Amino acid sequence: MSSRPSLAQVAALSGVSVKTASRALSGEGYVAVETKARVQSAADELGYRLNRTARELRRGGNTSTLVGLLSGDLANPFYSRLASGLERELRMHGLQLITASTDENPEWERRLTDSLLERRVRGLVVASTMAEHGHLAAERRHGSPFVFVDRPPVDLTADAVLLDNRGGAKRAAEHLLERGHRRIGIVGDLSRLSTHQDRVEGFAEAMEAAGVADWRDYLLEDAHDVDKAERAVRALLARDPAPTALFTTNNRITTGALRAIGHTPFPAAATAKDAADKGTPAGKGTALIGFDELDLGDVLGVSVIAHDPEEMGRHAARLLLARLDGDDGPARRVVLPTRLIERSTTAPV
Amino acid sequence: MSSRPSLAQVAALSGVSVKTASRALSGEGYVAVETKARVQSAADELGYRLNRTARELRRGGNTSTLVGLLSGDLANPFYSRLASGLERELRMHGLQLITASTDENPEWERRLTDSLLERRVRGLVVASTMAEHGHLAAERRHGSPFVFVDRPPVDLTADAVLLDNRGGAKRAAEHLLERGHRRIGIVGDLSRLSTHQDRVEGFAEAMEAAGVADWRDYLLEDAHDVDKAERAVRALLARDPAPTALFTTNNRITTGALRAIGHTPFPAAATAKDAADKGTPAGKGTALIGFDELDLGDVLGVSVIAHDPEEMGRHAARLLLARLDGDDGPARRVVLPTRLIERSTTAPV
DNA sequence: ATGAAAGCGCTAACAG
DNA sequence: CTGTTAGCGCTTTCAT
Repeated sequence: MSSRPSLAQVAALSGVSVKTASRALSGEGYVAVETKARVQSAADELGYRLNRTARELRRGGNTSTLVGLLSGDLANPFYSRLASGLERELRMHGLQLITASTDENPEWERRLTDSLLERRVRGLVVASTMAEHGHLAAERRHGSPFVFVDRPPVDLTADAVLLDNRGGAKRAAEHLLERGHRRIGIVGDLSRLSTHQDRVEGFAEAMEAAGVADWRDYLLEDAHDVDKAERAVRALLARDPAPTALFTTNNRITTGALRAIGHTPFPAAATAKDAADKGTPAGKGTALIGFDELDLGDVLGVSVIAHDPEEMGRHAARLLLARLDGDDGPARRVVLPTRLIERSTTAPV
Repeated sequence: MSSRPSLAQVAALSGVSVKTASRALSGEGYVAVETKARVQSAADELGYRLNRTARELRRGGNTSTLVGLLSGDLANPFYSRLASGLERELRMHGLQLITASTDENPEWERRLTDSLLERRVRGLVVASTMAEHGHLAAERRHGSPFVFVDRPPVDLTADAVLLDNRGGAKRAAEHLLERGHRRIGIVGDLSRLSTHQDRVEGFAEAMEAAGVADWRDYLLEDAHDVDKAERAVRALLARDPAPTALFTTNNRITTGALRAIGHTPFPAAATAKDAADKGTPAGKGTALIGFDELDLGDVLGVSVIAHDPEEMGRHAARLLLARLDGDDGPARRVVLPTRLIERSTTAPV
């Protein structure tokens, strides 16, 4: 548990100055091959390893290779896929990702943001759970680019990569309406989140255009985890009259809904060919469409409004990289499309 | 885009020495309340933010609050749930997680490990894809604790949190054998991974104990992604005679298998009560059991050998924290249990 | 209660 | 090609 060797020790062992050792190891050049070899072997012998934080300190503010990501919880596939896409793209440019989960707690988010900024991250990607972001205005002036993902900044202009929540939700509602449904239950996440509000709005737009004025009677909100969602769906289905269809506004809620309405055993299917033949429609069960694709959505036959979280991460990385590259144009806002995938849970009756 | 204010600037603005400013802001004490307030307001005015890396440099080696995680790919729920459990536990102790994905590429892993060590992470949690780890021996002497997760260290003694792969796979095979199956296909991940090998071994043990000598005829390996797995399963089912059951050795392979054999539409189920009544057995389709729980495994009715990735992360955190706390006892090895969850894909005929 | 000086490990700037 | 000096932003002495 001896402490780590410094460059000075390597220099001493190889009988050169610290600067020469530095040059030899960082490949700066202008070092005799023979000297370089001597320094290298001394470094190996001591188990020397560059102290990157010291280097960054000396080189000045903007040399860190760290990018921070603030998101809800990595266990949610939406966030982990976002993180995956982001990390992959950053890595191609020599940057590393440091993640922090807020659990949708604004207080935690604030604290974690501070912590990442103290670490002098090169930039910050944030799926924010806070109501406003004015406090970050000062940071931007000090040169830390922010990219907002999934949810837009409030009281702050900054780059953002968002989803077409409103359009996607509207499409979901229209799809159910086309199938003849009128009593459509809608179960949503935390009501304070803009994504939730946008999805409800899009839904409302379609419902009202179709002349369904009392859609709010079947709206349930703040179902933030799978269990709450399952209970909410059960409650909704126990109403009289019960809804004939459901729109669940994110992956966890859809999962909860499937537990409530769809806990059916795996149907027998001897081979792939057999399976293909079994394309029976959903019949008269409760129809369902969810926002967000699910891992086994295709196997289960769940209709969804799909989009690509990895792509969102890649886009965020690209916006950030452009800023780091000196782009000081106006804030950009990228809105990623969603697409309806019709599967058996909304098959025509 | 002005550069960040330093403590010296805060000190200058408030008319005190750098050290006093430091004391005031870091809450060290021994500062007049009035002075402290003055420094604080100067800091606010300038938008001062502590440079944590400078602090850590001055305070000496072991003060970083960063812990590194090396894993395959965050998009895989196994890794993201591991990361989630790990991060949550670390956060409770003031530590932050920095993640790096290796994509199961040993060369990348080596490079990323170096990078994390250069950043002077406090410790490293690694789901390694490398064949041996002797090169890390030197690091441990310099005081960087390693915790191996999912896969054990080779040529190195270090703490590890592993799964009972052998026992779980054996249980899976026994379960299928109990259901009367003899021709059981087994589809595995990269053959060089120890987890894969252990699972095949456990499977083999049960098969041979049951007198099925030619089980290897139905073994397919290196199905590392969902598409490859799907093709492998199709190939297996096209054999003559075809296997009557499948054991898929991880979550991605199980997903591929479900796509190959189970692409059946969602069955109609009006209410939860209805659904409960529909408990028909799997019938004469190909039976299936997978290693790793799936997100919608219960809804789909897929039998699995389940375990808890989050718990693995928490355990890893605890081992690491103990080391950071000075524990220098012998290397610990925690083996987490698996459990069989019987669902409809292996229901009795 | 406050300050001056030194130094963490490294590299930029300027010699030679 | 190599070395010296200075300093990144902070905190640890050690004074006062």
